[in-house]
Amino acid sequence: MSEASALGTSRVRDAAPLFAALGDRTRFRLLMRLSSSGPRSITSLCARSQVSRQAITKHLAVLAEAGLVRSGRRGRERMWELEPKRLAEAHAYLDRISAQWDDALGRLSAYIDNPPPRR
Amino acid sequence: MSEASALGTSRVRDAAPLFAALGDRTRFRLLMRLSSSGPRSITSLCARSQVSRQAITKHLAVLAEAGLVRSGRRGRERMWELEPKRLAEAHAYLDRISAQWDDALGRLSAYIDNPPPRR
DNA sequence: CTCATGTGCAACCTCCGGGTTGCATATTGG
DNA sequence: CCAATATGCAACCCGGAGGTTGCACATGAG
Repeated sequence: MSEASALGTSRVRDAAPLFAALGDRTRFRLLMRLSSSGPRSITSLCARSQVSRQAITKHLAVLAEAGLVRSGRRGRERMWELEPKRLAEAHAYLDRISAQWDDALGRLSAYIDNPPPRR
Repeated sequence: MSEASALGTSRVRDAAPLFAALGDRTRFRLLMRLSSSGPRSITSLCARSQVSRQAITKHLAVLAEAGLVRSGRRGRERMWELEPKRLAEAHAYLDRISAQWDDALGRLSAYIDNPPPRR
């Protein structure tokens, strides 16, 4: 059974915060940098960033809260890395919506462009 | 060529607003209701909702702005329906990140749990 | 040991997102 | 035609998100 089908309706509560974490420009760029360059420290991530280090720190905290990244200490540095599982869950949420919609369309078939007569 | 690979790096700008639209509890529930029941009118969507009709209207506007839904007039009603293409794009963004991460890990292999000696 | 580097913490500011209320406007059933 | 239904629009409120600055604290290089 895929992870997608393992997402119960009750877990929909978790979806919004997850996507909200993805829904910020700065955070999304952080994820992109992290995913393309592998684990990095905060200062390393700040390198060419427009915002301050504290801002980056806060965003990383948000991403961590959403389960999208995790961190570990290495000496005086803190290394951050992606958490692919959570991404997969986001994936599953989208799949669920798509599937439901396809199902609904199967029952109703094009509506706006081809309105059925009102009863 | 899949839609995923058609997403250029420049389009990353569009990703954040898209996920931001998904990242609100009320909006996400709206999408769920829409996707599972097919096209509906605003008042229909307000039925068992906790928030006011205007709130719903605003949320639908946000979703429309993000390209996730579209609407059409039918008499005095306005019917709203899902826009699966945009969902697929969100999908693609997530895929891109996952793929990049896998690639990066392929180069570096587990870091935090198995730190390489510092140079 | 000592200093430079890498983070953590906290206070503070501003702006906008999510909600509400009130009123105006269009359509349609009869 | 007329009232009830379905939306649209605008003003207003409030709390929290995103950002900054300033300072404290830990740790590794030399």
